[in-house]
Amino acid sequence: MAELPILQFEEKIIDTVQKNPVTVIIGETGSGKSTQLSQILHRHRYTKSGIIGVTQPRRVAAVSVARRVAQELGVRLGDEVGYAIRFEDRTSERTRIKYLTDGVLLRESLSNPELDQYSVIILDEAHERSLNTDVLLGLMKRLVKLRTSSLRVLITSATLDGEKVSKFFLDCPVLNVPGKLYPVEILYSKERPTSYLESCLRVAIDIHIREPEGDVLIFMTGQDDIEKLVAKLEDKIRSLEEGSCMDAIVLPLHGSLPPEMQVRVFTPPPSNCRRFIVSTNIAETSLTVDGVVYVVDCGYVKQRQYVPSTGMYSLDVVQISKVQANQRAGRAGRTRPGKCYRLYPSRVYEEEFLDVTVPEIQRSSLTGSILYLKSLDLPDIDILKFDFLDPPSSESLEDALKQLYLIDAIDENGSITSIGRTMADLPLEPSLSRTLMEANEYGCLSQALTVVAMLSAETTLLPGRSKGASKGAEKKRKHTPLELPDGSGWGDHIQLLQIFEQWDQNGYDVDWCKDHELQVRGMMFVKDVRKQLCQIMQKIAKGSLDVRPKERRKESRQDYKDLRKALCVGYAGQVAERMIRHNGYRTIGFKSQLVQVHPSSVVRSDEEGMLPNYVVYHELIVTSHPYMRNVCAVEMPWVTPILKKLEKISVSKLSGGSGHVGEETNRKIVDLPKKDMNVQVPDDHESRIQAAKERFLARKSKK
DNA sequence: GAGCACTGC
Repeated sequence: MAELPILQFEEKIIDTVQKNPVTVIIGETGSGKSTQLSQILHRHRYTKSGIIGVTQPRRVAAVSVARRVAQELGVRLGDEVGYAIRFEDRTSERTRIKYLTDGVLLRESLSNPELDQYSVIILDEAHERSLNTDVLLGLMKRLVKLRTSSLRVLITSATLDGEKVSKFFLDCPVLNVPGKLYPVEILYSKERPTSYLESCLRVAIDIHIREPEGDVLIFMTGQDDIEKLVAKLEDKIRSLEEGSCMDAIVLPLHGSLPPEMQVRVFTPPPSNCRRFIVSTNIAETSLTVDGVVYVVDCGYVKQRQYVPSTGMYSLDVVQISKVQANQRAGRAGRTRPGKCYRLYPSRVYEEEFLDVTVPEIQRSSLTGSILYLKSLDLPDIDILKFDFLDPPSSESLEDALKQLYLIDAIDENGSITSIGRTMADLPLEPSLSRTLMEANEYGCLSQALTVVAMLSAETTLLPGRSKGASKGAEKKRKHTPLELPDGSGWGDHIQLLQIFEQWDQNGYDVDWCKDHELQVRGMMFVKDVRKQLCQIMQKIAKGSLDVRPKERRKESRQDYKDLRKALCVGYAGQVAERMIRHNGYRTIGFKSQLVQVHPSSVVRSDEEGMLPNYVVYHELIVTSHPYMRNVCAVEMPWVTPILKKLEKISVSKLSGGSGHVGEETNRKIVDLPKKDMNVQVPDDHESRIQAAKERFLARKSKK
């Protein structure tokens, strides 16, 4: 094995770690930090007093790095070296080096807040700034204070971010470890292209004609553009041939491609053939393609962001950060010197690009993270003042508090309730945890378990929703897919339930999935999630909760009333009311929004063409319009208590904190120029109630 | 009649 750069720094690293509770390691790609840091510390007896835990943002990384380290140490995976990811714990009593996803470490700290089995915790790839890593960074800062001499924390990061992380940890030392990348020549465009699709095409063809062999990796923003560019490239290359240049294959690469299409990038091309891989940012970190010598970087990425003031998500094309641009360029220098063509001027890179990607914590709903932190019961920490590396906005924090209050996870003073504690034990969004608990009360837990498990895999499940397989496969398909259940008109959650139930009745048959154009892997995942949730519910129960895994309904005609009622409780912050005269909706909550049911929904309109008066929705996503995705019909009497609760809510009380540090907290919150939230109960609510009654009576008399 | 980048418990 060739000497990894990091090994030359072994003494320096050990010396620094011995003297400092926290150390930041700047390790470029190929430095060997992921596999070597743990082994270096192991050699210096840091595994005598506890386990070395290394977190990774992705499951595959945790598994593959653990496998490598076990191999290098000549031990069996699961013995001295192991890993833990969701559904899979390959560790034993003997395990001293443990690779795990940051999500798993967070779960562990729920039952053991001091994490005292660990002597060292290494947060790897911290520069990616995943939501979980950011929460962990805050927890580590507190933990090193509590366990002054018994815990060592190492954080690996990127060049542009190191100083900031160091400052966060009270100016802890920063060590630079060079990488083993070959030089990559950066070539900038003179100006920004008017059409980056055309520009990509031109550059790619240029490389093909002028440059020696080596694959080309092109970064685009999304599936649509990728498909267009792939088609154009293929056309152009076909028109070029005549032996003027070598053969070429063009491969698309993005998340909604079926796995068998994704792995095509791992088969090396035939000789004298150049590959063009047109990819989303999946090839930036998640997948490493060998053989790439040229990178074309459009400078953009598609990013999902949450707007707390409206509760809506939007998916926007935004400029990448310098860290991302460098990461992309680095993909060209893995096997030999490469070139990176940036389709923007150097001035744009220098002046417009942010140093680091906006961390996820500033782009997501914080409901889950805040509930998690509240459930830790940290006596010395007030959640609203929790020390984040990049604190989220107070607006976002307040939004999370309101949402949690509406689903009974915290009380009006902001303290966690017993319901909230139970919810935090479930690896789900709070709305779904709450649904499960309520469903248990109504005796429809089994159905609810299925629905929430299906929702957690939903994007990789249904045909049409992920159009990956549809377009090309459409023509080739021999028989039309069998019909899926339609939710009986009640909406998408019910459809998801019915789909799983049918699969269950067909003995979890793989061919059944294929016949219905459902992704087998996705359905298997659902089964796993459901099983895991079942087990957790059983554990939580201890007699107090009623877990009945397989209750069967006697009546053949079902209105799923209990289940829909449970969903209404869980989605209390995500209710919408239909307009009187048309099928548009208005969200009920802090800030009313005009929205529509997503066209992919199976929720049905009545004989007069009207959709249900009230629905709950899983999320609001802004594309061409604001849409509610995954809706379920609910009934007015279930909504009324939510409206009452909304009227009572007071944000300054909710922010009051846990009581331990109440006064100080209150002062801080009151200082901020904000008023109690602006609750908008629809002004025509009363008349709507009347109208609904009339419609109900009218329908009854028809029958 | 619209369209979802990527992760994770």
